[in-house]
Amino acid sequence: MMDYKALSELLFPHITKTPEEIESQFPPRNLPEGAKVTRFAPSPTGFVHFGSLFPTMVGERLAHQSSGVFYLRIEDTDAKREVEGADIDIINSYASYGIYFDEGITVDGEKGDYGPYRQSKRAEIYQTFAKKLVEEGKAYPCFCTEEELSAIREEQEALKANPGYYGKWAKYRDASLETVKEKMDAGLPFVLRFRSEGNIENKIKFTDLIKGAIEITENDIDHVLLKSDGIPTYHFAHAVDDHLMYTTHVVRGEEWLPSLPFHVQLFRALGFKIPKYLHISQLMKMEGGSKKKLSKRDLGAGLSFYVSEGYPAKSVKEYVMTLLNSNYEEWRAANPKADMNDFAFSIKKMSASGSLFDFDKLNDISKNTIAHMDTDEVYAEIVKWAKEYDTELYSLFTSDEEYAKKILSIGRGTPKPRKDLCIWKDVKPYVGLFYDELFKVEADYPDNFDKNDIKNALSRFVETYNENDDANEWFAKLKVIAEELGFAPETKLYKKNPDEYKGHVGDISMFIRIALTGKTNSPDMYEVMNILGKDRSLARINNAIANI
RNA sequence: GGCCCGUUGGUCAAGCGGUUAAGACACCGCCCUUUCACGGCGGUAACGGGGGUUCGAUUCCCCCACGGGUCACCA
Repeated sequence: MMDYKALSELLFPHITKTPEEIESQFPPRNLPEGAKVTRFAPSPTGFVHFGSLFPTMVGERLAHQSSGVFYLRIEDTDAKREVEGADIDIINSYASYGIYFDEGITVDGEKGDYGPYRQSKRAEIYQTFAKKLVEEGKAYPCFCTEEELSAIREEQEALKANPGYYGKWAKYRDASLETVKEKMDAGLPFVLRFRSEGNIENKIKFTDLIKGAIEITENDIDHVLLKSDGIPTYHFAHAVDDHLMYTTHVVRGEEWLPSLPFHVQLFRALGFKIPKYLHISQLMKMEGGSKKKLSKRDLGAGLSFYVSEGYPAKSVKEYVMTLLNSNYEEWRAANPKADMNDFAFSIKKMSASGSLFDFDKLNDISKNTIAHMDTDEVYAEIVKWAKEYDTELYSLFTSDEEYAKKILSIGRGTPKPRKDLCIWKDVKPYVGLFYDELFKVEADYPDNFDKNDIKNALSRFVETYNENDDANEWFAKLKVIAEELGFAPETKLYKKNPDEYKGHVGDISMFIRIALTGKTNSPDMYEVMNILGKDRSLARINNAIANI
């Protein structure tokens, strides 16, 4: 019989605390009944993935909707992959999306009573629990080198055996105390492995809050708990941290589902209560006719893409919500102005299957989102975006705020607001006609009209223009001009007898529109002229006359 | 390959034993209209296949196919 106590002392002589002492440092959270504790636990590898918005938003909603706690834990257990400053980047990225953490890592340290929240600072805690596992015979050191491990794998492949470090392949599973001592004296590095009692003939039953009842084969692999540097793998850190931090609901991607049997095993071995799990399906994209995981190199994979394109954070969150809860869209249609957080988020309405990223849908949602913002909000958002991504637009908008807001007010606040803007990159082409610096004639006059008619129409318009006219009077004058030049004053008249007219009042409008805006499409011209003012409007038209 | 998850129109999806199988996006057509952006009306388009259970399966069970995930001292 192995002396596990001796082994644990041999392995962890520096660990003097007991798990109980650690536990006593972190008393249960004092939260109302039903409050959920969730976390976002990224590894700081330097790239905030769009897909991470899904579990994050779910965790945030679950916690804050139940008066619970949503915290940020940094899983920096892999020094090799760590990117400097990635944690700050994560915090800032989410902050720009209006997602804040109640506790955990912050830009200048951390807050909360359940830290440290950086796994690299928790080595002693993990090792304390690891020592206990060793003491109980549930974990053991393994001195296998990389070469030995790949030799095992090759042999397994040749024998068509399941790959992995388990059962008879687990070389150090039953190594004697003497052997361990010998290796350690020789200064050989070791990892700490879990001694799995699982059998792949058995299934464990489990309920995932999204997937429902699932049955998975037991784990029989002796997974690594502590790496040779004494830092835990994800699995071990997950068990220890989520236990000590009282996480009630673990929200993570479904790629973790296969390791669930191991996690269940680990929690049981440690005597921890198993949290509730939500494994959310992965976001996919269509490529070559089949679904693919949205990978790092894909357009739109990084959160920063949406920021630089000028998608309002609101739009992106709105889109994610429609994918996350199937009744969200319906709710939004009924409550176009309501705050997203007023929606009753429900786990039951989450889909078990993965969805495909759809730019068309995002764009549509973004148009609606922007259309329902008020002028001040749109202005503020544009300025914020332009400051970083379009300095020309920024200076134009900030040098005359009132003027910019007038432009943005066109059609805003009405029951059927215009939907010209989808992303902030659309702003410049849309507002260009209002700024002489940006104005350019992009459209040609239709060539089925006599140039003199066009000139005359423009001249007559300038002659008869009165800035005090209301919208009706303004348009009535166009009709008069139309008739004078032999154009139909009503489109319908023209359609009835196209041979009797050179064109119709709409054509006259188009001449003016092109002269005034340089484009064949624009918001309502009467409003455009009011914003531009009489002098600039007429100057443009006179200029156009001269150039025809 | 083993294990696991998933499968309703092009996409997101409602449905939870009996429905003319919702709705949204996209697409097409018509209407409204001085252009555009809206808005209104309409249209094309779906339960992967095979077995069961049942009076009756999109819905429950099994098998298969397909799609995805996972099998590291990465998370």
